[in-house]
Amino acid sequence: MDESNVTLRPTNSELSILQVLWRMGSATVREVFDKLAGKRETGYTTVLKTMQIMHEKGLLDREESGKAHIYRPTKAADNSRHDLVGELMDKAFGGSAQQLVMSALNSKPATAEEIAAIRQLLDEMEGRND
Amino acid sequence: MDESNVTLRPTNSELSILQVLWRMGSATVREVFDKLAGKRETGYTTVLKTMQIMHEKGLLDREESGKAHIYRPTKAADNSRHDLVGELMDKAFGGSAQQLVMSALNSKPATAEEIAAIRQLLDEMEGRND
DNA sequence: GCCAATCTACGATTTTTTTCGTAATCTACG
DNA sequence: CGTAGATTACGAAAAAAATCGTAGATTGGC
Repeated sequence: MDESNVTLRPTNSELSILQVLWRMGSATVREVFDKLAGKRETGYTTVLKTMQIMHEKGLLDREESGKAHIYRPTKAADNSRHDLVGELMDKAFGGSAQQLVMSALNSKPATAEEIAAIRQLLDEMEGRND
Repeated sequence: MDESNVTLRPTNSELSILQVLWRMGSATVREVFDKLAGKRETGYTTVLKTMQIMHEKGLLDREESGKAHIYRPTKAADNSRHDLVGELMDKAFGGSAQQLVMSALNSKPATAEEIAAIRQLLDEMEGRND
């Protein structure tokens, strides 16, 4: 089911790898593995294999210069996140941005600065009025 | 891995079933199947089996009164959604509620009313100041 | 140039999720 | 009652995701 997967949603372990790469920009398998070591508990070749698959899928670019290949996300973090949020919105919130946002804010209260930033975004949205 | 799964995250097909039950409150397999028929393309016994598993997992309660069992979600929609948002926040947004919220609002612009509701929530959060 | 250390490639296995066929059970109605 | 129609139970298979072992390649230092 779901043959035409445009977005090609990252699986969970792919997501944990992406998260590292989003932070670092680019990295070798070894580097990702080290960063991940604290969070997950998985073998080196597992991370390697997963990153190879992600490369095949088009989730990661890689540079085969030196001994160790250097990987980097194909899509900007923002784009992937955008897709993921959209998916969750559909799957769990019946497509309601409001519900999702309110649940998010309840899930982890934002700081005063964050609230200010969100307010500003809301202002802009109303300004655009689309 | 991940033996002690407190929350027992619903899988994707479980989520599609939950979504129906959240809307209807409670329903038989047949009813869920019918509602789902439009969205997904899956056999009756598949839905049945999945709902049985969800019951075993403790995601659904069931009432075995009449011929057809009546299922209902164990946890309120809000709670499940709360968990899912929290999970996405961790997995994809490095734990930042702000980032998630902003991405959500970009993903699908809210209406004026929705924006107002969100503003009000922000006000309350600042009022509480926690 | 050679070797130890490190890396990639590859295949295979395990685990999880999704799917469905078949048989047994139940119920309402005639 | 008896049975057609619908439901549940159960097992198993297919598909997807995650894991890892082993073999072969590469490289930097000696």
